[in-house]
Amino acid sequence: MSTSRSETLPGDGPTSQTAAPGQRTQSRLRLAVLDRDPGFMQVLSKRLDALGCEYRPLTTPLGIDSLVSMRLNALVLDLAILGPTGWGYLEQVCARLPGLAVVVCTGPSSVAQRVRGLRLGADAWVTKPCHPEELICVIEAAVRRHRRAEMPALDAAARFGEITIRPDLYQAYVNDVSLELTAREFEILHLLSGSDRVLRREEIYERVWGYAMAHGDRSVDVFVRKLRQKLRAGSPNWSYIHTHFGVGYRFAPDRENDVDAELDLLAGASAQGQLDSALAG
Amino acid sequence: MSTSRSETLPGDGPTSQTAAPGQRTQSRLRLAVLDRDPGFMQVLSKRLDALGCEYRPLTTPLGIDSLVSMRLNALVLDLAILGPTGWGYLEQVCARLPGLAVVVCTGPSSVAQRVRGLRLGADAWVTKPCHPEELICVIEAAVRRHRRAEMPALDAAARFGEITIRPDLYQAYVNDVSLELTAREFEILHLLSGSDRVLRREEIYERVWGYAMAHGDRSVDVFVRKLRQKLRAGSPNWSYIHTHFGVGYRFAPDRENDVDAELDLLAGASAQGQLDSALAG
DNA sequence: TTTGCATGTGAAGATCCTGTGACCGACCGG
DNA sequence: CCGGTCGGTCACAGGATCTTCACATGCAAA
Repeated sequence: MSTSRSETLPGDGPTSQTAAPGQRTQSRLRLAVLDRDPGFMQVLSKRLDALGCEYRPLTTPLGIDSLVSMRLNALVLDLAILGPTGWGYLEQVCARLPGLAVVVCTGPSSVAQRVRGLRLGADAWVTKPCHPEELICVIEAAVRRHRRAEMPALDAAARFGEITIRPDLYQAYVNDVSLELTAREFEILHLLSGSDRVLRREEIYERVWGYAMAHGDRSVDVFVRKLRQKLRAGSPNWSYIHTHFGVGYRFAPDRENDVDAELDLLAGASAQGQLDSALAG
Repeated sequence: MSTSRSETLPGDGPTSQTAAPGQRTQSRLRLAVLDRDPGFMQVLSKRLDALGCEYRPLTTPLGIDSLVSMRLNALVLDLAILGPTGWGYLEQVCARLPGLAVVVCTGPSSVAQRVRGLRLGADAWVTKPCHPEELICVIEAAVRRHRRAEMPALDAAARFGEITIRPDLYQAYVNDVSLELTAREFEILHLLSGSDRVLRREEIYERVWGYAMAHGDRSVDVFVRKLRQKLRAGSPNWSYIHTHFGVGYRFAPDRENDVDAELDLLAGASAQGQLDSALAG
């Protein structure tokens, strides 16, 4: 434990302690339910629909390969309908699909049975009758765990105008050339580019720094300036970050009919004097 | 833990023992139990001892930082002894230690309470009184989900630049010559090489060590240094691990346009003077 | 137009991050 | 008991980055 650091910054964190931009978008749950209780299925499906889950009711156990091809996040099954072969099935499913959350939801059972099921690889055991909401929470908890164990595949790359934002590399590019943004610069650009509305300075500061902005802090302004500088260097005749006076900043890639381009065009000509006067006026 | 595995999966034993991709280094479970029921604690501790777990009984909630420094795999807590503040505590713990398996083990509760607990990030909810064996299985299931991570294609050797990574042998080679990586070094290299994005130190630490990284821990840096040293020794003119300032590390085999190579190429030519001047300028 | 703020800009110091070598304890085989 | 290896910590140095400040510029209301 580094004494100096913990002493100086009790609540503060390094750059990205809270700013982790990953796992924000939780894709929809894909699950299959293997059960034969019509009432149970009906109540459950109603809740799942309300949550926007993609679920598939099953009444007979599918082969492992079929399960694989379904790309499920979770499987809920009632061991009772499988009989004695249920244990083997459970074991195979858990062994072959380690990324799948398996929840056993079945009637009254003994401790030994529950222990056996969990040891075979089930992630949770819920005893029927149960409240559908609770079952769903258990499923979500299991899926959450599995997701966390996976490589959080960060957001896909996005293009805006001439620049490409790569969250996986913490960097922005123009024609595969890095803009050499620092971590904080990238975070601000990423944040701005992810929202098309005006963001107030306080919002930006809080989301990037992780705590409230002190009154009069100009850090956001300074970083926006650095960002604009690098963006302009890599992608002239475009403006990406727009100031809204008295409010904040907004990201929007705009092609500019800018003077610079014409300057470049006319640079070789003998129009320097005209240009100078144009700039002065 | 090892007991259960050998019992349940006769054919799976060798796989999970030898091929474990990282984080199997620590076979023993490290957990803390926050409870005040002497009988419960006694029975549980007996079972945990028998399993060879390192467990720490607690009667008062520890600060988050203390929990981090304990390097736990799992936390069992009775929400009842925390009173109304328990929810906030649970939420904070789950938020700050995403890699920690959290099991709530408490007395009778309502569906709403259980739903709330699970939604706040708990991995499982066990109602007391409960059989210690079942509780332990639930804990193991939660921890297993976190540990049993990725890499289905364990045994697939992979080449990156000049090096070959052999997960089956827990070693990396250059032209069939071992780099003599230690276990930890290999785990980090394997993890990095399996992802082409930037990995933050916290991610690396959590995946390799299996628990949350304490604030200011430099272990990852030190191992990366050792890795680079050995990689450089075996494969000069290549760089594999790139630093992303303020973020973390990224694996990408890059041939370096280093001066030595060009010197070798141009050695016979009469271009030495040009090179020298180029280097000077 | 003038005035009062809000924002852009540049630079300098403070601060933080990372590379590095040295060191220490645990573990293991002899 | 001893030497070796390995994992992990610490302190230092150099460099990269961040913050702050002073000043210039621009906007909007009076």
